[in-house]
Amino acid sequence: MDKWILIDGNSIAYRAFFAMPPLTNAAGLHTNAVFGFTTMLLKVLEEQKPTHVLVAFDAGKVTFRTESFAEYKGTRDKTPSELSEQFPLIKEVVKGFGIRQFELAGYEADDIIGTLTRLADEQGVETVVVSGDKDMLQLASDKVTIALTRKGVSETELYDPAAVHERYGLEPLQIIDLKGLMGDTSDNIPGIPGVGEKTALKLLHEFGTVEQVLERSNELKGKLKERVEENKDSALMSKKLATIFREVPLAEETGNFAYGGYEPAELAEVFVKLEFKSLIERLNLSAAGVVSSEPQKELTLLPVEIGDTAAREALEVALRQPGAFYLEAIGDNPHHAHLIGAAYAAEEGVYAMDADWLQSPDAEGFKAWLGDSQAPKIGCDLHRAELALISLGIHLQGVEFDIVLAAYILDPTATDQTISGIAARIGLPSVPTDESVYGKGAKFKVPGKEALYAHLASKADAVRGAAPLQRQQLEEQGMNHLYYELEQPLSGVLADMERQGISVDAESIRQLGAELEIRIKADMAEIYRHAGQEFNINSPKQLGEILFDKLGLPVMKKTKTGFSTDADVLEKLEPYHEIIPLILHFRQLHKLQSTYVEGLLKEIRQDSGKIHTYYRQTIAATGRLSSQFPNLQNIPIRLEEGRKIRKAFVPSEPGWFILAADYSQIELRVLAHISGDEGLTEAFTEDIDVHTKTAMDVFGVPQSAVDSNMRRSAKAVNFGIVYGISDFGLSQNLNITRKEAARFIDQYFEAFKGVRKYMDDIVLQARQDGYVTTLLERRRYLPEIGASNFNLRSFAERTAMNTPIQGTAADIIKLAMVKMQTRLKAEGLRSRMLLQVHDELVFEVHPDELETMKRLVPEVMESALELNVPLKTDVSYGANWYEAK
DNA sequence: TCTTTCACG
DNA sequence: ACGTACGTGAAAGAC
Repeated sequence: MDKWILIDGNSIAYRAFFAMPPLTNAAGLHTNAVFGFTTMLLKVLEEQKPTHVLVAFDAGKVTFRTESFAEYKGTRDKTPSELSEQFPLIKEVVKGFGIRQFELAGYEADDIIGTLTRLADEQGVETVVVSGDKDMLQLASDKVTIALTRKGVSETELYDPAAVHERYGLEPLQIIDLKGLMGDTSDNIPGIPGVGEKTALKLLHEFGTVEQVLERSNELKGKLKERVEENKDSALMSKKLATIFREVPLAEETGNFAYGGYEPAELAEVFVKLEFKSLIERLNLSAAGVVSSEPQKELTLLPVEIGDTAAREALEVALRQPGAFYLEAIGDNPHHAHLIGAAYAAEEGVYAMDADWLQSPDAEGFKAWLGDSQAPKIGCDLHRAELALISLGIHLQGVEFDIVLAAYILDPTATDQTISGIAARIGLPSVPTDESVYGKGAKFKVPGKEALYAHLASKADAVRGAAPLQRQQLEEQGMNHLYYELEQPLSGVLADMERQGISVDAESIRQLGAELEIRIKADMAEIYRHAGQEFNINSPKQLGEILFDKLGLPVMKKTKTGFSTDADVLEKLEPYHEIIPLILHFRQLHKLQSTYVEGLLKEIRQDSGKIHTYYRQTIAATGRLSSQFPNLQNIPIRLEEGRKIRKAFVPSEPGWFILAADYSQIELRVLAHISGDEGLTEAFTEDIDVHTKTAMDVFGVPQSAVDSNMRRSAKAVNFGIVYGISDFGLSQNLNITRKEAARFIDQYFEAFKGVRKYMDDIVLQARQDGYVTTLLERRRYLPEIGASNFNLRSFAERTAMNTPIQGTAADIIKLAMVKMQTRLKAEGLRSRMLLQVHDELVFEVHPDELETMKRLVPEVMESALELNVPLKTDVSYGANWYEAK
């Protein structure tokens, strides 16, 4: 069975160019579009396994379309030179893959593809068209599927005729009519002015084609009728321009684009020139023998075996010299990770040890070194290593530099924070990925000693190579303080908290579970009664069928796969059917049961009755922490039912207290500081309730006139401001129209002019620098800030507004944590810091220290960083986390 | 493995 | 005209 892939080369190149962050090779050649194009190609080849592949390109400016309409594509900006210089490279890549490419003077890529799909239809060949251009949907048929790229280029969405119908309610050929009516600004196709997608779809659903719309325009009313009648010619011409020409005189025989796979050596040559190291790695092209253009220094591997005294002594000497170590701990949860080996990269070579050695008496010297606070250490993910070493009775100390933490500070959004990813970014010799050495999922397997040594050595060597380069980058980017004074020390503080863990009373959770069990069963019975049948309420698919097919409730929102049944939708459906509140209630209880009762019980350690979470310091793009195994940053609080879970979080020693302190309005205080807005600053210096103050200024009323509804709206506006406001988002949140939301926002910015200026300035700054920063110089890159795609750009703009706020708040509490731990130790207190929940710290407190801690905790938190407005905390304590409210 | 839903700040 | 609030992690079902 043949399978054809037809790729719209120009469209994909454009998409790739705008979707990918800038990228150049050493010669200064831009390569981002080439890279995006290549990853798309690889993915399609892998997924579709085609027998024939062809990439079509536009040829020249003049086509039969410009002959009939000179302005066609007339408004399009000139292709940026950064992109046009990449076309020859893309063609080289295509050639390197051994894929046929084709262009024909006077025709565009779409026409070539359209003609080939006609052949595919005639001959009954399965075909996939890859493009970023919605116009292509007109080609969809039984045999022909259109793969449209979405966000980026390597992800695509497949459209067969049913999917086109699903999305637009149109047959594929009517896509042409759609364009005829609405036009296309990017191609300068006029359409009918004032008619956009909404109106065009409405017209087509009623009349079917452009011709019918024009013929029966007397059935239309008002402005729309006028516009249609005035622009009949324009509509017809637009339809003609949007019609893909499917009779291009192709001399092509289909055999000419048969695809037989690529020659590794040829592809490797192109990739080397482009410096696509990750792709060379991924395709294992180094084996093709072409890649060793720069002679790679062989690693000197120095295995340390049990009983080999000379090797052990050499290692112990090396440990006192500069070097870098790597510790391999297998498993996601570092508290239960399994040590399988270690390596130390020194001047003379890389020492490598396996698990047996680590557990033998030979390792005593190495272990002592790990615990020696006077022995400086350079390593990789030492926070994780520190936890993994607990089982060996080792308390890791003397951490000086961690390449994963540094990589996160240098670029928190980099997707690959593994050693091989870091090595690739920084330009070191490539390091095999863990997946390539260990396999993944069920196939995971630790290889034999030799392969393991080689892998660990390669990693330790990369750590040794990366550290000085990263230190230099941190220095250059003014991030020394952030790294050495904040993140690095915090890593140890987090490990302390995690090692300590928090005591959880299993019995009280079980009891809550038993109560929930009864109520869940009762809800289920009621729901089945209303539905008239039993079904899986947890299945969005089955629930959707019951609600919307069987009970005929109105569909509010759809997801990619069917009906949406989220809480937002259900709340709107409440008036329609008695089953709805039951489902909401069931969902709430079931969530508590599965995630919190059962989930937490699984995490309580039998021996100690404690839960030890794992804070991840290198995940969140804004600088926040995240928490896993289990997540203790999302324990219920908003609803009383769930809040009860907190009663199970108790002190680990009798008579002690749980004390919690949270920052009050830290994000809005940060905003007041960085924007310098007068009104907002005043709210905090005068200690007025900030939402009330916002309501007063937005609605222009005195404090006495602010009712709870006004305050609620003002609160939502404040949230919106912090998130990077959009009228749509606010309207969703408050369940009001977009217009009303827009008015609120206008009034807000009128009242808080300093905030408006900050929002405008930060977006400009992001556009100029390509990144935004927090008060402590934490940086987040926003490559999409200049995207031409509205969605991508808007998202980047909101992120530019939000990240300095959320990130600075994260900086502040992290500072407080480091200082807090120092103070607890310096003052010889027995109380311990246990948890962090973004703006809250939780402690267990010795009764004798209660008064001290009630004073010390807020003092440290409020003075963590001096702003132009005061920082404020609320402190409370009790016998458990619930009581500390 | 991906998608949907929902818990938190 | 575009189709959205910012940042996370876990459970369950669908594929």
